[in-house]
Amino acid sequence: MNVRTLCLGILSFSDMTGYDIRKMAFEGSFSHFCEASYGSIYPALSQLTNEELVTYRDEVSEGKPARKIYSITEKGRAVLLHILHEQPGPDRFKSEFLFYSLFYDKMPPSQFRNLLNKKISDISEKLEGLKGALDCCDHEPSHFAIGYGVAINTAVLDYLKTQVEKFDGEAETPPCPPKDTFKETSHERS
Amino acid sequence: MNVRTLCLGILSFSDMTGYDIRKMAFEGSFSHFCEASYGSIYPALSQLTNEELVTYRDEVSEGKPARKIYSITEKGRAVLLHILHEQPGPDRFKSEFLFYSLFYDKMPPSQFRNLLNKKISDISEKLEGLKGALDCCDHEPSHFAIGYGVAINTAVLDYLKTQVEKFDGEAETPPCPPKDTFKETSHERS
DNA sequence: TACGTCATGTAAGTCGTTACATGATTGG
DNA sequence: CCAATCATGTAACGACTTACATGACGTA
Repeated sequence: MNVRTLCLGILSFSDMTGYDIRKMAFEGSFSHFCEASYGSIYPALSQLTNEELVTYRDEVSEGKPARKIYSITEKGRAVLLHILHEQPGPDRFKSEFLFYSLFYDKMPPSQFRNLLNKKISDISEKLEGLKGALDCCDHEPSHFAIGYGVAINTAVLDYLKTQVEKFDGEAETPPCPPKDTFKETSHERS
Repeated sequence: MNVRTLCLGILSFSDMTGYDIRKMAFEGSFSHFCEASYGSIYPALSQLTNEELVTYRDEVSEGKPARKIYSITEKGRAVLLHILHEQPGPDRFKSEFLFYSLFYDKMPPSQFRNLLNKKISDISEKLEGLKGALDCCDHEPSHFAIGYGVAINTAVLDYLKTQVEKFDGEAETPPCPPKDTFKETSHERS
């Protein structure tokens, strides 16, 4: 799905700025199955505006940058519904990590173990995020989509944890301290 | 990872034509974590040849199209090893299906149930393929990578199967015969 | 004062897909 | 004979990313 459709979909939930859309598609609860950067979002929004699928109102408040708050139009909703009627394209999963793993027998053992550990902590972190989103989400369809992400990441984490044991036996485990390096959240809001 | 690196990696396992590489990256045991089409593979191979990371020999045998069989060079292996030393980029998962699912409450119930059923049969098929590859594979790293795919797809399948029940209760299930509709090998013509 | 966040946007460039062009062979 | 498979390649196009340009405000 292209960025135009993505914007249309996100705006169908609530009015938003381009900045906000990028956040949702990059860090928010959409981010586990899509991505978009400013360079694609802003042009997409202009185009959608030209086609009258969205409109915007300028908001100029004191002490804040001027912002354009986009809303989907009726026409936009109709187009979105129409798009949803087509068959969705196939899911795509791209993993540089898995590509690397094909050559683990050609790397020093510690190198691959580090990759595994890094992966495990990345997935753990992502999984925590998804689980958090799952709890504080009452929109059923989002629940479904986030649950899907939770299912995948849980499975991957389990798989990696069973696999890492196989490699831990092979030699000593020297350089893998990044475990709690990112976990620094002890002072959430002081 | 770009197509150049992908070709280099695949050729590190065995000599192959561009056609074969595309098959591996599209249908073979690489296809669950990468993709590449002719339009990117052939230019990549030319480029790699210019850089002397691969070479090819022409094979002109009776009754077959002429083909270029590519081999990785020593220099190519060195470059590959060097690339593997860098941190792999993050995995990316793109799902149009999940995007669609966010709007299931805005579709007719049968539409989403069809999507679910389609998804379930697609994943089942893919899972069978992966499991088959897992059994007849003695290369350990490939085993790891395929096992990863099996883990993901098993989890997704389980998730979808539990979810589909929730939607099955809501209305009767009329149009989902596409099981063997694609399998149509018989062509009745005059 | 300097950095981080909010906020919008453009231009250049990368990367890859789709569709096309070509042609031989095999099997039903 | 027709379709599928094997086989190579190019050109046009599309989609997105990166980096840049701009600027105001809050806070440490």
